[in-house]
Amino acid sequence: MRIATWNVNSIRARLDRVTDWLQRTDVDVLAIQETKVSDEKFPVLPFEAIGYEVAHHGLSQWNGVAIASKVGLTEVQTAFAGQPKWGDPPVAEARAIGATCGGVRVWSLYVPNGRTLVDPHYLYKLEWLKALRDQAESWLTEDPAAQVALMGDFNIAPLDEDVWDMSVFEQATHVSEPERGAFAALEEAGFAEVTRAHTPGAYTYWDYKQLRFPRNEGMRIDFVLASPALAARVAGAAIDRNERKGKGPSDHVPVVVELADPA
DNA sequence: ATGGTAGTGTTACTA
Repeated sequence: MRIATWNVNSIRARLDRVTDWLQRTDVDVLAIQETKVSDEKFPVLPFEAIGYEVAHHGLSQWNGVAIASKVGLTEVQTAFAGQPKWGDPPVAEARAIGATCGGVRVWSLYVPNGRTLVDPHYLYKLEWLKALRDQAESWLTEDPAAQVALMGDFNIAPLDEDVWDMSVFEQATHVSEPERGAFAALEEAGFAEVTRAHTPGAYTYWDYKQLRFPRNEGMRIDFVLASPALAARVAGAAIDRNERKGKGPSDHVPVVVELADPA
């Protein structure tokens, strides 16, 4: 089985690219972020036409997360328990959706950006990650053998090598100690990042501006964190850099994980 | 030349 995550930066703008990619790669489960659409406008039919069920959670033109699966899609959950709220009135933004697909509990996650180190969004981001950690830890406490994949755009570059030039990121988000600590806390809760070891030196995101992609000035901010039972099945991973090329790409590319059959 | 792109209840905000 193959699972993947992709921040598409608008599913309507990227529909043909995403469905073409699914057909070409035959990925079984795709966690999608930044669909930028409300539920009623999500293009369900094009996914069904190529054999995928879809669960989507979108409240407005912002955020939006989905899971497309051709190996089953049950127990759909929008937001995780304790997910921090934002705005006035406060709501749990459309940044998390979970579903069980082919025996794996898949979460499509779009972690808040943070904006700047002094923005209220930065504290919201840290609270959001802490709440995710606490919840994810409880899933493993309930069932240590659970197969859980936390996949998505974490908006964190955990290592210096995950950005092209650390001097550009002085006093910037994505690389700060508290953000990296929040990411490490997820790993300490029992979730192993399973893509890095198979994709050394790769980026998953390049800004649209300033010729970042042609210059390969990118960031690794999209990850797959696997529970112990799932991590034991990981047979490989890939980052599909080609999807940043051509006409109308997202600024992120797909991250794919190959899973061996369960023991 | 002090910006630079791309997406979205259009046009101000988000990344």
